[in-house]
Amino acid sequence: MIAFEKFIVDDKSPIYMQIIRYVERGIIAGNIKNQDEMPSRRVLASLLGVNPNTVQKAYHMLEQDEIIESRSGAKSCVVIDADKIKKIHDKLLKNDANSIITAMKQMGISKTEAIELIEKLWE
Amino acid sequence: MIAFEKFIVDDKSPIYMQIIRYVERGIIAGNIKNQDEMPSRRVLASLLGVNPNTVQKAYHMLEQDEIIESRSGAKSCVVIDADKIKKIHDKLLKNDANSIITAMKQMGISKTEAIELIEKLWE
Amino acid sequence: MIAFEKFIVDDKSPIYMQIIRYVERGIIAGNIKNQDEMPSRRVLASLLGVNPNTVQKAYHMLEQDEIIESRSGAKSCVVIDADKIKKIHDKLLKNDANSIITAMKQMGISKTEAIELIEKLWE
Amino acid sequence: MIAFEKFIVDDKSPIYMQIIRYVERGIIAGNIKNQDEMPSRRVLASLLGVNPNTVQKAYHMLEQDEIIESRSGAKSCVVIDADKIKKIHDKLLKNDANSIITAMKQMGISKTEAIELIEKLWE
DNA sequence: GTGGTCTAGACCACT
DNA sequence: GTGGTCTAGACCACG
Repeated sequence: MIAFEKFIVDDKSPIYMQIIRYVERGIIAGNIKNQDEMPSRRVLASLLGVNPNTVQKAYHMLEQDEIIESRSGAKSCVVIDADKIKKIHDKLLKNDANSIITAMKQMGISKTEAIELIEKLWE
Repeated sequence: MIAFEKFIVDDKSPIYMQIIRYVERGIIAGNIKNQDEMPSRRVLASLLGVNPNTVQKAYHMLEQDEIIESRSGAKSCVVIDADKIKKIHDKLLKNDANSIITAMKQMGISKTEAIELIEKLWE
Repeated sequence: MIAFEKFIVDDKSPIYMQIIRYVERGIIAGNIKNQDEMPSRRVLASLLGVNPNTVQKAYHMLEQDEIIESRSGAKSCVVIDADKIKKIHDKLLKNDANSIITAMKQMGISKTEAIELIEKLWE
Repeated sequence: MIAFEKFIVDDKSPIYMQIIRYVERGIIAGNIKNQDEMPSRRVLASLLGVNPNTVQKAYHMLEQDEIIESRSGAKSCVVIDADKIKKIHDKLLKNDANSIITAMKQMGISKTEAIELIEKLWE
């Protein structure tokens, strides 16, 4: 079973999107692999402290993106290949890096300061 | 008059919150100073391509946070001191840096790789 | 053994309720009589092409309504008297007739047209 | 504005489907015409005593069936032509008549008895 | 005011 | 237990 922890740091976007991103990031990190079983709606919902329906929405969209497969009565299952992983990788990295860089620029922070800040807070 | 540009970097959160963050970031950057005049609701709305009501909501919340003050007519004015700036600074930087760091960690990227990535994408 | 056929005419309501109604209608028609043996859950489930749990739920509610009784083993038995039959009769007929009448009225069909329609479609 | 009354007689099917059928029946009856304005989500919801979201779901499906058109900020509007009306007419009549006839048959009621019943209850 | 979306809780059918 | 659906309430953006 996939380990879900260190979750929900971004309280701005809808929860179901955060779940989607979390799964996508886990795939990139290699923690979530092809044929892995996803935790059930209820399990993940109680783990994250949200409603099962919210998890269901995330799973449903992951299914539409052909990242997982759901069957009634059975666990949801990860279905990915190298090609999909690469696409997810590119999408996430582009989004994440760009948004932080734009934020930093808007705050008038230089590249050097940004890097220092990240080094300091990485811990 | 404050310059509003390079807006809408974050399409996830409510627009009125993005406007609030934009103002807060401008304050940290030093582009927005005490006693500066905010653009009118109509002007900013057309500049950002959103509904005046949405700008109104952002201004209203900025008022409640005592960052701007509505004066006679439609003009609003920035009212901040060093203490408020510091608070905003800490809040924003902490949020932004933490969210990027968490994202990177979730993707299994090391600190060194993260810094390299930011250097490369900073342009 | 009670004959179960021509089932699933109403795909809107929960299946277990359709089973209940089916039994109730059979009672009114006189096809299901006091002390008749109900088919076992497994048998009826496979006959209707539904899950045994669904049949189980219908039987359970029929028990609570005191229309059937579970005896030793898996067999259930119909337990009704004239009074219960009358109650069921009134409930069902009122519901069914009213719903068709209301539907017809909403469609602006006159009583005469409605009767003609039923005669034509009765086959 | 379309008049909504004598509603919800069929408590078996989902509410949003009942609303859809109600609108479709009104179209057949000629009470709802092309270019008519639908009541707003909130108005109809409070009229029917249901949640605005339930009405929204019905409207959304009516939109997908190209029976109404919705635009954000504006009222929803009926968009039908003779061809659509005929299709709806055939669908509804077939469903309604068949379901009542099947129910009657299951209850062992003859055609004559069924017609008598309808005549008696029509009032 | 309008419609659109997100979150939530309860229920259903199925393994 | 599993996933799927319906109903509900609050919030958002728009006119």
